[in-house]
Amino acid sequence: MVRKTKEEADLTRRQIIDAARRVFLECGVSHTTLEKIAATAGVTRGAVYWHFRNKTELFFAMREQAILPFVDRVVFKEDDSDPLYGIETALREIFHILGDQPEVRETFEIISFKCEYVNELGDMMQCTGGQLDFLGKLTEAYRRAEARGVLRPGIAPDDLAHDTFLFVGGLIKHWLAGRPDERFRADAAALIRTHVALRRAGVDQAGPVSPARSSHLSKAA
Amino acid sequence: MVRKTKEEADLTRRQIIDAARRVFLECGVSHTTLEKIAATAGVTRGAVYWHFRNKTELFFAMREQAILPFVDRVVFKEDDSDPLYGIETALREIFHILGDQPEVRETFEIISFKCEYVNELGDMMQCTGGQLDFLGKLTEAYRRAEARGVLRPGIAPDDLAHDTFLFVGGLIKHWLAGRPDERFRADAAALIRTHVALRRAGVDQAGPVSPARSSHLSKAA
DNA sequence: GCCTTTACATACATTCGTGAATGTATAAAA
DNA sequence: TTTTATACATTCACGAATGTATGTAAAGGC
Repeated sequence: MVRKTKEEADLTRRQIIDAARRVFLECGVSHTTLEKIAATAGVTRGAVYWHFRNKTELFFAMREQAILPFVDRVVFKEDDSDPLYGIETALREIFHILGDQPEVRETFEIISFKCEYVNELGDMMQCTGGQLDFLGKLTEAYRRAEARGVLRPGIAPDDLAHDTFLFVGGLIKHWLAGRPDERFRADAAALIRTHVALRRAGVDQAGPVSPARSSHLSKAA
Repeated sequence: MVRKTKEEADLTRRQIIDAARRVFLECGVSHTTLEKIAATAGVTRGAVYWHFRNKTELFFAMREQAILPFVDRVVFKEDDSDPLYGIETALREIFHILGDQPEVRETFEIISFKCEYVNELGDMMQCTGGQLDFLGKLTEAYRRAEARGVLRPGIAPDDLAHDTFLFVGGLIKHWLAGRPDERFRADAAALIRTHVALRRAGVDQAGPVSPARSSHLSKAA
């Protein structure tokens, strides 16, 4: 068929990735055939093989696209007087991204539920570099919170970071799944607030989480 | 071939399930063929089709076996003077089971990482009945803890239960994956202790979690 | 002792998916 | 302007997996 310009070829490539995402989501990665992807994208398998060596490479290309928004948008402010609020903000941003960008959400759904981690993908079972990075950022943020004295005493920042890391992973998963009882989807922000409030010194309320936060020493029944 | 007795037939059935678990774990459910399972079990595909209608039914049979130990062994004592300790005990029991029984561990690994949730399995993405049950039990336990006054005030038991539910789910997943930095595997008990300690009233230590637990009102730097 | 059912094995038909080979028309380089 | 590399489409050869149909020998009831 007609030879395309570079721009058109690049568009075709993106369309193939988009099609792959849709078919992966519907059929699961294993049961997805390149023929289905090609048909969905409005091309033939030949085109797919032109742009990607095989299904795995296509999968990684799709994954790559979805990870980018997070490195940009999920940040822990280092100069904040209340690092705990910074943590809360960062966590909420994760779900803003998932809510705003359907492609990202769908890709995460695929990664979480529509993919089997064997052979080349076996390594992905373990935490990826990005996840370990996130864990490290959390740990640093909790250390800053401890130094600021806003942290509940007696528990190591490192342990808190791990606890939060597990919390976030679980929340993403259940947020994506969309149930049970919809709480995880509907009340993600509230669950995050509760989670962070548990770490605050002198807390007696899940209370306000705005920068104007509760005093450290209030203590009530 | 020779007709077997009922006992021998039942043994064959179990061997097929065992074989399925091994092959599922290695190849992923989708890429597992009934031929591989049959060969691993030392029978032919005919035998597999005799005992199970198809791969899905075999998968559910395997899954069923692995869930049983939890309903037996993960219990929240209702008459405990410290329901928080009961919660901690229950959570730890989960990982005892996973550590003790390789078949259970392997099955959970399959469910978590080697399976795509599409079509008939699509419903499994959501929380299963057992999981919702677990969430309910957690909520009740936290309510009892609140009534006993051992719970940190200001946070709803329901929210605590959800937070713990996410924590456990995440910990299971990372415990199974075996990394990052092995902390999740090696220090599961410590992470559970920390998690529960965060909920304790008047806490200043992650401190002792034995039945001789810290007093409610101690407060130190 | 016969008959039926059980517990498999074997064989077959069909479909599906892959990768590669080949064709082809044009954009871009020379 | 000619050439060449690009961006695909089309076709083919092959294996692999599935479900079913059929074979068979012994268990177990009568």
